[in-house]
Order: sequence, then C-alpha cells, then structure tokens
Amino acid sequence: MVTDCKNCPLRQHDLFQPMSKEEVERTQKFKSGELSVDAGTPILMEGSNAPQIYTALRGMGLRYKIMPDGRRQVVNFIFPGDFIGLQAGLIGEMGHSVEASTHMKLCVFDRKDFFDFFRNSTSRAFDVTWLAASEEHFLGEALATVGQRTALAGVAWALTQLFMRADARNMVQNDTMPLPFRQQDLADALGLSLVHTNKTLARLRERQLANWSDRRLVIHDLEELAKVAEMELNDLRPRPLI
Amino acid sequence: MVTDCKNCPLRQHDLFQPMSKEEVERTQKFKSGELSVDAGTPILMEGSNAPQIYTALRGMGLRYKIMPDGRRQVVNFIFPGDFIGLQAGLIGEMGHSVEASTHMKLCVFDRKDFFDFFRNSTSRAFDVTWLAASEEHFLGEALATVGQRTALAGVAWALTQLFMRADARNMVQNDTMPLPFRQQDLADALGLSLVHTNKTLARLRERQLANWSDRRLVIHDLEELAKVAEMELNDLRPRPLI
DNA sequence: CGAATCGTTGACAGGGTTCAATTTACGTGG
DNA sequence: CCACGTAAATTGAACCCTGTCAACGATTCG
Repeated sequence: MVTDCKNCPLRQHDLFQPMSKEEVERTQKFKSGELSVDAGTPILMEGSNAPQIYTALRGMGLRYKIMPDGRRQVVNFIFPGDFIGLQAGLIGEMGHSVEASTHMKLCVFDRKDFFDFFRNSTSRAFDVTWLAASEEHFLGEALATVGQRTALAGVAWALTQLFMRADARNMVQNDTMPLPFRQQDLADALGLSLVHTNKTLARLRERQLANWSDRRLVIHDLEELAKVAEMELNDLRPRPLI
Repeated sequence: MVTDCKNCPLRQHDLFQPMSKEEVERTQKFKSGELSVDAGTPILMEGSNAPQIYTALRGMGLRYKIMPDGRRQVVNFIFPGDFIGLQAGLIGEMGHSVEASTHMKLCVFDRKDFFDFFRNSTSRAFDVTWLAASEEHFLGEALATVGQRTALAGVAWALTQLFMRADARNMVQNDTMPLPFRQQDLADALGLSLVHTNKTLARLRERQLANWSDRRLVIHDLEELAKVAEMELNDLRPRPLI
C-alpha cells in the first residue's frame, strides 16, 4: 500500500511549499516505490553511487561520515520530508552515509530518472537546487557551532534546532518531541565526547532548559534555550518537497 | 576591458568541465560586467539579499560567519572559478559573508536574470546544482575535520586541501603556491586559537612537511602531509564553471 | 619615527577527553 | 518468570590538548 503523492501526508504542513497539480504528478511519476526499513539499517553508504535516492516519509535517521581511524562525524539528523541521496544523484558519489535511527518509510526514486525529472520541469530543478543550497546553509551553521561554540552552547544549539524542525512537522505536543537518537549521536554531531555530552545535557536539565530522556525531548522555554545557544530564533523557511 | 567568456582564462584548466559553444554564449549573456576589488573589501554580507552574484575570476578570498559574540568561523577559502552568492540567488539570503583577501577580479551576474539562466538551459541548471552539492560535500569534510581531527591533523588537512585546489589551477610552481591569508584566517577556519595554530604550523615546518611564510606555502611531499592529516588524496572532480 | 598589523614564543589555566566503574533498561532464552 | 547479556546512560577522577594572557619581534606605511 504505497502512499500517493497526491495524498502525501507531509505536504499539509506549512513547512513545505505548495505544489502545483502538475508538480505533484511529475513527482508521482518519478517515484518508483516505497521502502520500509528498521532502526539501525544502513540506507546509503559514503562513496557509493547508489542507483536509488529517497525522501524520508516517516521516521528519523542520521547522516554521518566515518574517519579513517573509526571516529564518526554526524553531519545531520534526518526528519520526515528530507531528501536523501542528492549528492549521489548529482555528483555520483555520496559524501556521507545514511542510516535509520527509527523504523522509517522512504519514497524511492531511480537515479537514472533523476536527470529527466530535472529537465522536465524548471521549477522542480530549482527545488532540487534549493535543497542543496539549504543543506549547505545548515552545514555552515553546524561548522560554526562545532568550531566556535562551547559545549553548553553547542548542545543547546543542536537541541533548539531539532526542536524547531520537529515543531514544523507537528511532532511537538506538550512541549515534547520524540528524539530517538543516542547521546553518542549528538556527541558525534558536535565533536564532543560522550561523557562530556552527557554531563552537559545534565546541566541543561538542572537548569530546566531541556530535558532529554526516554527518547523524548522536553523544552518548555525555547527562547531561554536559544539564549544559552547564543543564537537567534528564526522561523524555518518553507522548503520544497520532493 | 572585460574578459569575454569565450576567452575565459579559467576554462583552459582541466579542473573545469568543457562547455559547449551554446553554454558559453548563454553564460556571456548572463554576465553583466566585472568587478575589481582590493584586499579586505567585503563582497557579500551574511543575511543580505544582494542583487548581484559573482564568479571569482582572479584572486582569493574568504567565506565566513560572525557569531553574536564576535567570534568568526571561516567557512571556506575562495579560489578562482568559485561561484559566489549561490545562496542569495536561490534562497534569497546569504548564509555567510564573503570578502577579498587579495585584489580580486569578479564576473558579475544579476540575480534577477538568475532564474532565466536557470530555466533556459537544463545543463546550466544542473551545473548550478552540482556546485551547490559540491559545496555541501566540502562542508561535510570541513565539519568532520573541526569535529574529529586534532589540531595537527586539522591544519595538515587544510593545507593539503588548499594545495590541491591551487595545483588544479596551475598556481603551484616548484612545490610553492601563493597563500595570501593570515594565520588568524586558518585558525578561524579550524576552530583553533591563533596561538595554537601558529605553534602547530611551526611543528609542521620543523617536520619539513609544510612551510607557510611570506604568504607562500611550500609543500614538497604532499603524500606525507596527507598522512598526517589522516586523509586520502583524491583528485579533485572536474567542476562546472559559471 | 610612531602606529598598526601580523607572526612568534613562554607560562599557565581550564574545558574537554579518557579511563573506569556503576546503574538502568530491555530483550532473549531457559 | 527469572537469569543473563548487551546497549545506553550516568558519575567520578586524572590527565592533557588547547585556549588565554602577555610580551616581544618583524614588517609596513603614512
């Protein structure tokens, strides 16, 4: 039972830009199926030239790179609506691996149709580029965080970011969002050790700024947390959905 | 005396993908002029929605973000052939500032023509997206460096990267390339203090792995340096030129 | 020649890492 | 239903890589 693009549950959120009927149809044609994976399943491998690319329909995951010595850098967290495999589709080689952190449902597209999809609609081509630029934008922020912020500000920044992304997808209820990652994942995203990440989370909990336990993150006052993060709270830009 | 795209001195390098006559002409039409700026001149500001976008024709520069407390994260170094303002053109807002580190000559394009340029040629639209994805790819590497590598490996990684980019543009002669940045720039790129960056550079110099002084970087054995950087030496991918 | 910018070096302190042990949660098999 | 094994979270303590402070040298420029 495959979800029809026409009835895509994601598009109802304000976060995603409206699509013309034609764009929906074109996307539907591009879509070759759906993939269901369990938590922990690798989806794309760094350096691979996978024949398929995806959009996260449900569930959450991780983008990460493995260093030669085994250390890991988490590049981003994946939320529903995120496009996966853009680099493979364009450059022919993924710059990072992707794996599922929860059970996930993914829309599947064939890489060989990607160029056609790109050519057949200027607006869709523009959307793909928009997503690439948006990811570049985010990575700049992440780089600044890892490079310049203290551990406390960095963790606060990451949690704020995650909370806003969840909120834009109606995943926040009673100041609470699902956060199915491990502390190690956050540590690897911020370039911190697991131990120090744990202690920093404890500090935020004591200050009642953010409480992450049992795979759920509770934030009562996002503005206060953003202050600790030394960041300004801007609304997320409406983004294209593919 | 404006450089004709037909005679663009950059395109002769193998680093840049060949362009059809039509693509050259379309780019020529897109190009609205040239800009010459001195070292230290700001070119684009973070958060701005500049009416113009650029390609670096000559000279070098910096992309950087300023944190609320004044700290600075250098996001990338700019070499000839680099496209500047893609985020402004697409998202309508730069994620970082850009400034010249040397005297620079820039090809100028009007943002209002960008969408037309994008629509009028699938291959050029693809190229723009390619560049965005490529920058995303690089930022992932940079993030992994700042997050996971030690100071020594990080500095070695950055110098290796810079050297390869220079080499691909025929800027290396006798194992020597121009490197017109300050140590503070490199420090801000790696999230290190100036003092520690200086001492780390001294260590690489003592080991005769890399000698950066008088705005010139000398590397005799790039493979050895890459070993210290804990990275593998891959050829740069041929990239589109806009 | 003084002011400003950049590079260099030493001393010291601290934020964060590493090591190590304990606790908690959870699934599996007997 | 309980024993056991494994993954994840937590906490304490020692250590060290890197940041901060401070002073000085080199170069450029008006």
